[in-house]
Amino acid sequence: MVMGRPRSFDTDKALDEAMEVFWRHGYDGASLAMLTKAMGIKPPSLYAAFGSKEGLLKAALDRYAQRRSEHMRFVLAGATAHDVAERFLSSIAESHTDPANPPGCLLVQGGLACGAGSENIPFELAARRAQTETELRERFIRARQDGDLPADADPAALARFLSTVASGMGVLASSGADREALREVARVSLRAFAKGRDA
Amino acid sequence: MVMGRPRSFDTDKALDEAMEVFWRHGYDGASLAMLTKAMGIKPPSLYAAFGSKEGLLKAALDRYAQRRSEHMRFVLAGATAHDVAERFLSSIAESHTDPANPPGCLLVQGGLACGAGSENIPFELAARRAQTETELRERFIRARQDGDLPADADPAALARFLSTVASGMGVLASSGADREALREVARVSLRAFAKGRDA
DNA sequence: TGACTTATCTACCACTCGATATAAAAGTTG
DNA sequence: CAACTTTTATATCGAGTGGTAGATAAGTCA
Repeated sequence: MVMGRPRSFDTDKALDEAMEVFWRHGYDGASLAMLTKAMGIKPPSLYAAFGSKEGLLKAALDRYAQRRSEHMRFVLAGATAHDVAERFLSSIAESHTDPANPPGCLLVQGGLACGAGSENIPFELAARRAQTETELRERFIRARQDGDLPADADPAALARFLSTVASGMGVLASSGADREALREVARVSLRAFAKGRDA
Repeated sequence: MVMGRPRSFDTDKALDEAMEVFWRHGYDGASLAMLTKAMGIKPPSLYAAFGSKEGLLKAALDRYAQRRSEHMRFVLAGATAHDVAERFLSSIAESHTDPANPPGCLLVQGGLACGAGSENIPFELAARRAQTETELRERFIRARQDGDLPADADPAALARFLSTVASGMGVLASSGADREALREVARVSLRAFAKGRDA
């Protein structure tokens, strides 16, 4: 056991609350007052545990990535490239309209543009979005090796397309679109992966 | 002629500068200090001319819409649905990576999520994004009437798809993607509009 | 028990936020 | 010219910002 007074709040629960605030209001729009109230702690506890507002965001992003990693494992386990794309877009349609969370994607809502003193937040979010694209690209490279995608297919372009549609669906969901609307976008997007085409 | 001391700055030029600040930093991230410095005026002049920070944003959005309306006129004049989609996505790829402006789309960068006191900004931006989708939908309805789209095509779904890809391209561009990357996304997206398919 | 370590709370820091009161400046009109 | 109207700059408002100092509370260890 470690010495000293034990922490009186659950770090993960607090992070979930912080995540929701960042998700709903963005980094700049999330004030310390909002965050501490949602987390049920006072500023000194927040700073002792996470170092800074930016540190809190990064911890929340880590937790967000952890949550989504199981979804991605399922997505990447699809048998074919078309299967992977279908699983990916369906998963996005569901998660971005999950009533348990704010609408949209934390990696988009969190802050595409920030004010002075938060200039690196958009980079941080972009880097995390890029990771999903990388996972898809590598899966599609493998699909081409397997002969599942034709030799002249462009795995990078396909991955970027899916990642872009996912971001767009985040924007769409954040403006109030319902789940069926996102599913419809997913359905149309999938045509770019139709069997027998040059992808 | 009107009485009183004449305005010493050009309203449209000032709006262009304000637009750039909102574009780069978002509504919450754009402080009055940034805005007044970029516009070359002092706060009282800003408030006399635009009423409030929100009023300034709306004026900048009006100007943004005006700029893009000519592009949309060209887009909607495409001969076929496929033509319209191609023109639309190409236009987006160019404009979202135009070095004369901040990367991405003002209607996305401006603020998907805002803090307390700015809750209506995301709605305002969403309403303006929706207008483009409406224009595309109406064009595709006409295309179906003309027999250009098959009878079982879904103009609303196609328009929403394009609008979603455009938002996604805005996110992509804002994270530093170059013009060729956006063109590639446009190219893949167009497969959903391939001739002879159910769209 | 009492020394030690860590967390928590109250209160507050310097600063920035959006917005404005006031008065001087710059023009038109008689 | 003087009367009038509008815009300008200076200086500042109260509220809220992210962040912290100092004291106290709550646990472990000897």
